Amino acid sequence: MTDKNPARDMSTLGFHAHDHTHCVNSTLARAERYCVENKLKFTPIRRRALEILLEEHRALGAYDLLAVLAREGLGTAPPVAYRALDFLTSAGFAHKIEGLNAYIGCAHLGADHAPAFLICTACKSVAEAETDATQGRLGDVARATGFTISHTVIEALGLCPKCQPDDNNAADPSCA
Amino acid sequence: MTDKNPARDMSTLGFHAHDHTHCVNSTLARAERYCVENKLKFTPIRRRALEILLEEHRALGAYDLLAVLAREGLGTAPPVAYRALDFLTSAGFAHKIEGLNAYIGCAHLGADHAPAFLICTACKSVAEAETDATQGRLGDVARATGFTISHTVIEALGLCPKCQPDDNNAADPSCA
DNA sequence: TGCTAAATGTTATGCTATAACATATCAATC
DNA sequence: GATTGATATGTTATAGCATAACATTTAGCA
Ligand SMILES: [Zn+2]
Ligand SMILES: [Zn+2]
Ligand SMILES: [Zn+2]
Ligand SMILES: [Zn+2]
Repeated sequence: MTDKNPARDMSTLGFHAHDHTHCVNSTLARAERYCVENKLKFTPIRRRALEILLEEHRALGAYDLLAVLAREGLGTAPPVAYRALDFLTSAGFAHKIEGLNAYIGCAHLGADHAPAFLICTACKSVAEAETDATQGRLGDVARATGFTISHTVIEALGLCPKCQPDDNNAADPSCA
Repeated sequence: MTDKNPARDMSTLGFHAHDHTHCVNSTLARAERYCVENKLKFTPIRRRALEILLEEHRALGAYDLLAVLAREGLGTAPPVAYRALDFLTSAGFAHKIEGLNAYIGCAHLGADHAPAFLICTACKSVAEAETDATQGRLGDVARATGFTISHTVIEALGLCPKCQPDDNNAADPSCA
C-alpha cells in the first residue's frame, strides 16, 4: 500500500515560469465560484487578502499582509489579518507554512487536500505539491502504530533550481 | 546513512508502553558519550534540559522548559531555555515540532536524521519516526523540480491508538 | 420591521523568540 | 601560573506572532 503510483498525485507546481496574471485571476475566479457554491462570504477584505497572498509565490507573514491591507484602508489591527487568514485557510484558499510562521495562497484551490511545500531559503519562493497523507512513510508509520491522521505538515527547506550554488543562474526571485 | 530498504529506516517509536526510566537514562548516557566523542560541552543546564524533555514523550514549549529550569535555580530568562534548546537541537538531541512551537527529546540520538512526528491532539503525546528525505513524495517532487532539500518538517496531527473515538480505552497520556 | 447571525472595529494582552551587552568559565599556549 | 581567546552564562530589553474580549456594523431572513 505504499506508493501505488508515485508520480500521479503530485501535481507539482513550482519554480518554473508561467502566466502569473492568469494564475492569480483564475484562482480568484475559482475562489469566488467556490464561495457561491458553498454559501461562503467572499468579502472585500477576504478577497483582497487572497489576492495579496497570490501575488507572489512566496509566504507572507500575517503582519506583512496586515501592512498591505492597512495601506489600503481595509483595517489596521492584527485580528483583521488573522480573521482573513482563518477564513482563507479554512476554505482551503491558503495554507500556513509552519516552518516560517507565514501564509501562502493555495495553488490547488477548493478541495480538501494535503499540501507539501518546497521552500527556497535563498529566494524565499515556495512551491506547493499535493500529497496523499495516507500514502508515503507517514501513512505507513501511522498504520503501523494505529494512529489516525487528520492533518499533515510537510515542508522541505532547501534551494530551488534557480538558487543552486553550482549553476549560476541569475537568481530571479520573482514569480519563480 | 541513506537507508535503502523502505520499511527499514522507520524505527517507529511511539505510543506503546516501554521501560521509560531506562529509555531516559540510556538516552542521556548516549548523549553524554556523543558529547565526549565530539568535544561538545554537556553542561548542567543542557543536560537537565534534555532530561526534562525526555521525561515525557510530549513536546514542551520553551517557556514550559524554562519554568522547570527556573524552579531549580538554573536560570530565569528566556535565553536560558532557547540556548539550551539550540544546543540540543543542533546536536540532534532534540527536535522542534513546528506545528506546536514546541520541543521534544529525540528518540534516535546523535545521527543527523530526518524525523517525522505523529502528534496526538487528544493526549498530546508525540511519536518520532525516522524518514529519509530523499525518498518518498517530497523527494520525488524535489527531484522533479530540481530542488535540493536541506531540512524537512514532517508532522502529522491526529489521534493516537489510545485516543481513538471508537475503541474506548482508558486514555492514558502517561508515557504513551 | 425587527430579529439573528456573521463580519468588522478596537483595545488589550499573551506567547514565542532574539538582540545586545556584561560577566564568568575553561582550556590552550606561553 | 599568567595571558588569551573561545565558549557559556547572566541580564535587560525588545521584536514578532497570535488571540481574548467586547463593541459595533452589516446582511439575511421571519
Ligand atoms: Zn503564478
Ligand atoms: Zn493547497
Ligand atoms: Zn520512554
Ligand atoms: Zn530524532
